[in-house]
Amino acid sequence: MNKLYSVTELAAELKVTPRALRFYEDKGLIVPQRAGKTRVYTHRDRGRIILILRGKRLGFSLREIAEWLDLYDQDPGQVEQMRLTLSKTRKRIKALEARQRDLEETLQELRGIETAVEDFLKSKGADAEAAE
Amino acid sequence: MNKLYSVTELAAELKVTPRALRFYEDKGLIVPQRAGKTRVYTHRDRGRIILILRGKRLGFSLREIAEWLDLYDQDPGQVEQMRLTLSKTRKRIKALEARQRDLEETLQELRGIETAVEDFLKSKGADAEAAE
DNA sequence: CAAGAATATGACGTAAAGGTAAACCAGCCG
DNA sequence: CGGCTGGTTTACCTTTACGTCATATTCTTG
Repeated sequence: MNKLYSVTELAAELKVTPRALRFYEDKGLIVPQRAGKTRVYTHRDRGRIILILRGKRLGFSLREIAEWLDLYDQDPGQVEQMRLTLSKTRKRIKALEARQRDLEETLQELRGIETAVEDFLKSKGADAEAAE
Repeated sequence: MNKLYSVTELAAELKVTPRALRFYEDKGLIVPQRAGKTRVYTHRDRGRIILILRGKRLGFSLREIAEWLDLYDQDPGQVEQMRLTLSKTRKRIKALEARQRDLEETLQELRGIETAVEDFLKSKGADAEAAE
């Protein structure tokens, strides 16, 4: 199961462009191996890129993503190192929980609006369906 | 309770720069009144800006935010209009729920990492605390 | 071996979201 | 009245995250 990918292959699978992958590499977020000059991506690279893309969807910059990307990929080194990892992890959890609250609030408001509008339409005897 | 604000006042309260507020206006996200040439912001403007900022924290572009901002601010007009509002609202809810799943996954992974690292430190007889 | 097809590097372009600086008014204060 | 304080444009600058060539090289396949 240790598939290897070319840029275009992996890019296609993850629905990004090869340019994007090279860009992430430029920024140090991934370091694919090379066969000669040609980039070769492993399963691990793929995993990191998926994390990057999820981070982006959540609105983080590549710089921020770079900062916590390594958390996923620690081998137990020295105790001091692990302590740092722990604190970073906790900080990141806090940040994400804050976003979660933003999201929850927004969703609640929108659900409120949804039912209000539904009720309005129902009171008009209008079907809530239709309308693109 | 109908306080009015100047750019700098409101900007300070919301922790953004006046430039940002003018920029949002430029993009049509807010339309403060004017006293002569001077911008005057109402409570309603303030509310909209808070929504904008929350949207930004969730990683949406100003263009996207602009598209759903009016949902919060509909007066029941014609039935057709409301139907459209309903469908837009539902789309937006879907999008936010998707982000919620991203967030939930990420949090779960990080919590996994957190306890793993905690256990590692515990096994080393090291205190999980300390380390900035 | 000639002719694509895929990759690489490098340079330049671009859209979004402001920051920053310049030049100009209006109101107010001592 | 002179000068600050805060406001308004206009214009250009910056950073991020790629897109888009141009050019060179390497692979592969008839």
